[in-house]
Amino acid sequence: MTDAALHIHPTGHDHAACVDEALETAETLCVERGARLTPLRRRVLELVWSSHRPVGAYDILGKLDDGARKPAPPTVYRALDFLIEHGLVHRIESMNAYLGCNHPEQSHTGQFLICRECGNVTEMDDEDVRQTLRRRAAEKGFEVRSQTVELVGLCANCKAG
Amino acid sequence: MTDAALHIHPTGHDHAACVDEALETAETLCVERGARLTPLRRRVLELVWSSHRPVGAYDILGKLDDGARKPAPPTVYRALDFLIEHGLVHRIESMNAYLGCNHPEQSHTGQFLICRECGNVTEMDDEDVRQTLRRRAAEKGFEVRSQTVELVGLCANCKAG
DNA sequence: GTATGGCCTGATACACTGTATCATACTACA
DNA sequence: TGTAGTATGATACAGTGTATCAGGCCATAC
Ligand SMILES: [Zn+2]
Ligand SMILES: [Zn+2]
Ligand SMILES: [Zn+2]
Ligand SMILES: [Zn+2]
Repeated sequence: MTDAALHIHPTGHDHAACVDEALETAETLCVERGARLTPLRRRVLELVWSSHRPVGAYDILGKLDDGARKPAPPTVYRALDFLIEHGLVHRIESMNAYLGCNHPEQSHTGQFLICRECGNVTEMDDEDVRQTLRRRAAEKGFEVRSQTVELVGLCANCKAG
Repeated sequence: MTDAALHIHPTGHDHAACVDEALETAETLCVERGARLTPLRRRVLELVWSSHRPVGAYDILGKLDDGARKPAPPTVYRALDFLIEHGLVHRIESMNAYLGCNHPEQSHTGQFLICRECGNVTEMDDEDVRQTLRRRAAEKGFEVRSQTVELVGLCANCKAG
């Protein structure tokens, strides 16, 4: 966490707490599931959580370079695959970027609110939306298995400011 | 249109009619708007419409190679940009691919039903869905400007078959 | 008719994103 | 310990998209 990253956060909140909580939840979850949150995966998760803006795989890759080791792309993508599989991270399709999930307990498909002003993305986990999509698609004979919903616009902060 | 392409179409319909209608609508629309549907752009639109499956930019690029001229990537991307700008083509974010729009008259953001079995994609233009998304996001203080909705599942054909 | 300016296309080079493959290291368990 | 399964390192490459400059086409103005 750099100071530079701090000021872009939605409400000037204590983002270190976000990160801590995310990492702890991840630990717990992985233990429960017998999944291995290795140091690398943990580090990647931490880097994804470095802000509330989606992070590119190659950004992560760059930050993994701690002088001695310079990981290669597959290293990051494999870690991301793991994290996504366990619901700890979401991929934002329209941005080719990755975002930490803040309620990974129950597997889910969220809806993402992408602010075009500040770049912050918040996840909306709305059952009404899910149902509506499923129902309307079903009326066309289509059985939905997974949903990608990404909305671009203005967040509350940026509307106010 | 090859025979090979025919059998993947949703209902064994006359796809040539789809293409003809799409091209004619595009012509009309561009005339109305004073936009120039050049031979290249028309050809790219035709190629996008070669099936009801999204087409990659480089697939189009390959098919533009008519022996003599071998266009470069920017040629295709510029044509696609034009077509997207005029609502004639949609980009499917989760597939990095492009799909012809079958009702480009009113500019819109559709919802896309992607069959994971046959690969066909149909566009659902549901105002209820749009409203629900806008409303639910607004309840979180978020003002929606554009929507990306891509649902993966099974189409009516593939469920039956 | 020529000139000017805007738009469209050609062409080269490059940036960004993601994967295939094989080798090595580590872990868990028998 | 031995062994199978998993995780990471490393190299190379595939797929997707863009920056930039040059040339060509067309319309309007002079
Ligand atoms: Zn935070
Ligand atoms: Zn914002
Ligand atoms: Zn058709
Ligand atoms: Zn299908």
